[in-house]
Amino acid sequence: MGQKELESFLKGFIEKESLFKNKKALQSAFMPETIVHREKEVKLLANILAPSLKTEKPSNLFIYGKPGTGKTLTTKYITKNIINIASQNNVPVNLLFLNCKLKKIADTEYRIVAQLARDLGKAIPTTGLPTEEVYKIFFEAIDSKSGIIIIVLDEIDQLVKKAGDEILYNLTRINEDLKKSQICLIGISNDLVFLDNLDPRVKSSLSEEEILFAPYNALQLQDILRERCKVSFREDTLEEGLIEKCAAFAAREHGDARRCLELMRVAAEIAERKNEKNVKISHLDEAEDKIERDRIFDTIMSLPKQSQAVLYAVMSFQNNDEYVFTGDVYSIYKNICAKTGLKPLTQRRLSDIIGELDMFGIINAKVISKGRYGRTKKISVPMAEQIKEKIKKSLETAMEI
DNA sequence: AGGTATTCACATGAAACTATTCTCTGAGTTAGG
DNA sequence: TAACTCAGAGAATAGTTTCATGTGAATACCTGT
Repeated sequence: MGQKELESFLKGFIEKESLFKNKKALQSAFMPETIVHREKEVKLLANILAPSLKTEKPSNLFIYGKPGTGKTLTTKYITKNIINIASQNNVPVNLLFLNCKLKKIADTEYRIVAQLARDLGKAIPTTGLPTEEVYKIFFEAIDSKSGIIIIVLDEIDQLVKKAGDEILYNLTRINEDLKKSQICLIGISNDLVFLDNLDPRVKSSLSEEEILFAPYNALQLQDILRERCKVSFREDTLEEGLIEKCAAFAAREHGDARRCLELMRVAAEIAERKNEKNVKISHLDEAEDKIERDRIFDTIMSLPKQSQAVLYAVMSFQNNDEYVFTGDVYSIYKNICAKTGLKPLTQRRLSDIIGELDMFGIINAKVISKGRYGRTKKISVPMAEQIKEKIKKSLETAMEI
């Protein structure tokens, strides 16, 4: 592209009418005015949390449901409203919202408590203090406040998986020692059986109330999507039946609303890039492809080097044959290691890595018996040749071959 | 022909080892009294 | 003297290796016809 051409393209880009009016409405962090199809849950939640407005401690609450069912959104919505009302009426209610999945911020006991204390305005060093000390600071911070403190722990299952349930036990017990204030705990989890693996004491106190968020069905997804699209697109940008199709796609995959919105957004982006005036159903298909491709690409690129090397080995053998066996992969893998200076792992480990790649859905690995010639895994890569080449190239640069 | 035994090439498990990350302790430092 | 920092000890954890055992069916080897 020459200088002139580029200039006119960029100028055109500014002048061009975008399909989007407000792209944010299709992003997962967006907070809509009203929450569609969660009336029952909203009401229930409001009922449970309302006592905080009278400075009475609400029951601890455990919320669970599959991803993309509006758990976080609904909770944020309610708590935000409660805080608003509370401040209007001068009722002391505090909110601490913590997503436990954020690495380096909230995935160990120390970090959680430290982060909570920081949210209350205390300065805590990242390391150096005994955990107990941090608890003490946190406790003092709380005790200096009065009224109700609502603590929301999002993706609480991740936390317990990494750091155990001791924190939860301590947090539920802390109320006994507080004089002026009370803590109300809300745990949000994607994992439906999470509660069962919990210490019974924690379990009973955390789940004084439970709310299950069921997946949306296709019709509900349509409504949600329609609502958001109204905000985010100009009129008449969507082809007839597009919303229905998009909802149907997502409903097929466990009714995940986040997916549904993403699908629509990506489809529209594709349409826009193609300079089309409407988003068409064909764009949806492309979007589904693209999302899946991106997902695979992302997982591959965030894999550890060893796994990448194994994957590369699998893919290099793929050229002529449909499938490879573990032994073949291992010998190629060792060559690759020699070339890149990577320390080769044992075949035992390689076998596990192949299993992991299979779990991720990047490759297919099936155990078969070749009779007299042993037992092994039959490995294939279910990808279009083009994409495979692209991934191979990226892996080569990533591993500096 | 039909049945049994063998054998291959890994799979799968468990325990031991290692490197890394966290947490905690005590020494040293700083600042205020 | 109390509070704060920070390096290093010790504990927890994740990633691997080592050792041991298991596995499904194509083939080799019988056995009796």
